[in-house]
Amino acid sequence: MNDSLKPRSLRLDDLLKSRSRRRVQSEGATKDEQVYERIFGAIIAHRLRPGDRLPEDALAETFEVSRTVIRKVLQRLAHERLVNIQAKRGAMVSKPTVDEARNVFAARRLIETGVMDRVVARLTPAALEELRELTRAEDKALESGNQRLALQMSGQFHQQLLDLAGNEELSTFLAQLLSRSSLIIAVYGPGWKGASHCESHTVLLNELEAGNVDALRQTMGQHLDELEAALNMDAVDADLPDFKRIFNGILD
Amino acid sequence: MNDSLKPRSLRLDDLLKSRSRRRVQSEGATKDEQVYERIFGAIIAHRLRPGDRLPEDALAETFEVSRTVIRKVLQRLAHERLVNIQAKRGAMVSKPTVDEARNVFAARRLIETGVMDRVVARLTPAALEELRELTRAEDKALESGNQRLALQMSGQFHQQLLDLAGNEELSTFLAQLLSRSSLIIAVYGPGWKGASHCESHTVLLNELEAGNVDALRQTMGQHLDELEAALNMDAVDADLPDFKRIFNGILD
DNA sequence: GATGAAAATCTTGTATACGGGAAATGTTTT
DNA sequence: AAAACATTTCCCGTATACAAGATTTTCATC
Repeated sequence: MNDSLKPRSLRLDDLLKSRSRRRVQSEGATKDEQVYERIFGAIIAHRLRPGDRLPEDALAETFEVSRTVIRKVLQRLAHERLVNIQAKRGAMVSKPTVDEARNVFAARRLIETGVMDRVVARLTPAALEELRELTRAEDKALESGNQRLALQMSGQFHQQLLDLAGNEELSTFLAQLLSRSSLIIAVYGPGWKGASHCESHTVLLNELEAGNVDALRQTMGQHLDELEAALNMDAVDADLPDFKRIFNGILD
Repeated sequence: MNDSLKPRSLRLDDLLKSRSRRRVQSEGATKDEQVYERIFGAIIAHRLRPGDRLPEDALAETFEVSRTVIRKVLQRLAHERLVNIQAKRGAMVSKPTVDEARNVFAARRLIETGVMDRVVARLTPAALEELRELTRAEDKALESGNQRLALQMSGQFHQQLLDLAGNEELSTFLAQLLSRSSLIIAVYGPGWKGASHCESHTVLLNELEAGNVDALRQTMGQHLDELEAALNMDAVDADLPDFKRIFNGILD
């Protein structure tokens, strides 16, 4: 395939679509695909927040399909860990625990630093330009105060960077980790500023162009560390107040 | 033999169960779980071979459940990439391509070598003994000519080794890669001898006990290279003859 | 005998009905 | 008034019916 030669359309629609287009199976324009896209998009964009319940009936009515379709979509989202299904109790948007969050970032560090040699080896000028375009878009989104969009562009950046490694399996896995990262940020990054990323991304691109694998690994690892550190995972995690800590004071 | 003396029950049932027990969601004893276990097991054990069709009606009749249940199971297997679903055309056991196979092994190398530091750091004597027990079981299976069982024990070995890293997300991903490895061997390893593994596994365990991370990474990478090299992926891959290569000769 | 079109058959996609478990509400009892 | 129990309601799990697409078979034609 010679995608590397043709300058791909870089409009916003395409950028966002291409991410959600990562499919598991049939590409047919079936109903469940459309419903999946809508719900997936709502979760990623934090319009559905972790803990929100997802009753089959209500969703079926909303999208004017039967529960059959909704169930299929929810099961898929559950497999991708964006939704949590409890038997006989229904589905809700997943609420990552602190451990889960740390594991996700650890996995990202391992993978995103580990494939840098392949990325450098397979990099094309066109791909580099595409990545630069993405950082520009992210930068613009940040300047205009559109945090949500900036976050999506950031995810897209990491995704396309890893796609360069040419390993479909790893790309799919990272896609899952990225969407879960979005959930994690929804929970642990309330007043989150994506300020430092864009610079990091630019640094990454410069090192990528220079072809310095070791520096890339170093920078990427640091970048992910910063991302994780910017979250406040000490915050209360559970639905209920943390009674243990509250009543471990003088009065008890 | 007297199993009662062993620290943990290490009977075959437990060893095999624990692998397939890796679940995505609810642990309830629902129907689809049972059906899933049966079909999953049949695929892993190569009783269902890549390319075999999986019609919903026939399966529903076999397991005495409705198509609803079968569909749910097939969708889950499809998400795990063990089954391929084509719209309006039904499901079949996945038939990994050569590229897919190489990607799976590349991903395994990255992960299984990458977490060795964590594994060494978190290793316990009990876990080490469990791993030794697994290699013994694998060895015994090989000696008695039970290739199929040996393969499962080998997978179990890799799984438990990685589980020591304590990263649930990576463990789940590896579980998927391991079951897909089984499919790959079904396609590209017809006269496959698992001879060299057990020794490799023993070497790994010795290095693990010594706590030498670098040596472990080296050995594990080599081990996976050997596994991949033992496959004959030059063999004809597609159902149809490779017309491109055939007609790229002088005559065309 | 081979080719192509039309019909029949098979299989999946979707909707809907019914049964059952869990939570919520209301009632009774202490 | 509070707690325990009964009932109601809501929602999910499963089965089944019908519609639609894909494949195979059949048949006419060259």
